Amino acid sequence: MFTLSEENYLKTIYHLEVDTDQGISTNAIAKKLATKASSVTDMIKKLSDKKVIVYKKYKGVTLTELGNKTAANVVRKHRLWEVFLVEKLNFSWDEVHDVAEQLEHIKSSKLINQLDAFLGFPTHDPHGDPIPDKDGNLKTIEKRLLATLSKNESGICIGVDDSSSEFLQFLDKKGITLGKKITILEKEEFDNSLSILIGEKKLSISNKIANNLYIKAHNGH
Amino acid sequence: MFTLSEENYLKTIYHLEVDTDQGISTNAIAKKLATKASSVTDMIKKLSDKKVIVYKKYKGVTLTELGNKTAANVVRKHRLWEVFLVEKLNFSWDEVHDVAEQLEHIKSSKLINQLDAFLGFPTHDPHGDPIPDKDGNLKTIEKRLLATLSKNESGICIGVDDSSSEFLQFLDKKGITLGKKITILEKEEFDNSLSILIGEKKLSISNKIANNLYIKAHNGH
DNA sequence: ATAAATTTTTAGACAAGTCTAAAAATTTAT
DNA sequence: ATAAATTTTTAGACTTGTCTAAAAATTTAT
Ligand SMILES: [Mn+2]
Ligand SMILES: [Mn+2]
Ligand SMILES: [Mn+2]
Ligand SMILES: [Mn+2]
Repeated sequence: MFTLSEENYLKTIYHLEVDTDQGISTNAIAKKLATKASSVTDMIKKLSDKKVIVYKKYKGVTLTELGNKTAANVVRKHRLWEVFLVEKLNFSWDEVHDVAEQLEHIKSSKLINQLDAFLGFPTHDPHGDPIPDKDGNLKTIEKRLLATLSKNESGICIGVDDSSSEFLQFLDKKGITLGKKITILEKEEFDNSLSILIGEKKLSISNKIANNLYIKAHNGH
Repeated sequence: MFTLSEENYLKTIYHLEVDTDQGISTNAIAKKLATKASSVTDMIKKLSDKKVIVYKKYKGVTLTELGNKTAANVVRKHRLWEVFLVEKLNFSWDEVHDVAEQLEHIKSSKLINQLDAFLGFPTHDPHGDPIPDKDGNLKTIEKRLLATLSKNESGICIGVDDSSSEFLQFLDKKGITLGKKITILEKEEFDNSLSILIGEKKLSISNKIANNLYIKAHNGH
């Protein structure tokens, strides 16, 4: 079994591995966890001893198969709880993260499997992130950042990259929610801002926003 | 805020206070928590500093108003989660305790209040124990141990004293569940065993069982 | 009232997880 | 190739919560 702290380190390494095929550096982990590099060094030893990561000096860490499965299970729990909070307890998508951070560490396989069933085996969490299955596998969907779409292209809004409550509340205010169809009306050269059509509404959004919204390619006419 | 460990101490003191009007001794706490008296002494200092208990040397501890409210809130969470597990996730009443021990420490008032609403504001947990309200108050119901009923008296089975999974599974096997009507057919003098009618069925149960089952007085004809 | 038994506290140690400050190793720049 | 900058590790300390063993205080028995 793993401690809460070990689980958080594993989850962090898991998330960092998505963006790279390199080993994950001590500093990268420290930064993500808002802790000190010296603390990470200590934990790397513990996790190596437990065979969940492999560490090559100065080359960073990699999750072993066991480590990946363990981390994926924490992520699975996190995302299932987020679905529960939104679907059953009327939380909004910007309120769920902190509570899920706690709930993800509850240990009971019956609990999580029954919860999965109770929720109807959801495939994605409220932010559009995929939910790993019992074995830690997740089906990746073809998604693109809104910023990569060209003029007149359209697609369905399926996720966010940044899921901070500030960003999510901003999207709420603009009326941008998952499932909505977005069409690029205009791309401004000088600041890369976009003029888009979402539902019936025309909106102007900055490049920063466009780089945090995921779109499912959609053969729009 | 209180740590997980502090919450467990408070909850223990809360439960022990039900049975007595004396202060709760260091040893009593140690026994209930399966820890050592010296550890309890340390924690008593911390909890006193935090103004949740009052300690009179060699006279034991008492919860302050704040301590009582804090402890009751942990119990409230424990029991609401137990209801959730049984009602929504198909746990049986003997499987819920250990998971609830973990869930009771999740910190989010929105979570617990929404859960309460989602469950339809239940008043009792799956073992018949009352659920404290937001302010820590609970309505006590008039209940008696089955062992105290006389011949021909009857009542409704509303709770258990011992909620170990062994005892609960035993009750399941005998077909004794909360809400059922029980009538005393016979009381044996020599071993205090009972012959009872539960539903349509006649059963013989030992005094030990009768001392762990709560009955709601019922003006049986 | 004194002795015996019990309860509680103290003293010192340990494990987990974290921190700061300094040293060592590695990588990058000149 | 050497120096500079960066990354990582070590050393030592601290906190929380726990433990054992011994000392001290209190209660109970004679
Ligand atoms: Mn976490
Ligand atoms: Mn999420
Ligand atoms: Mn607990
Ligand atoms: Mn219960």
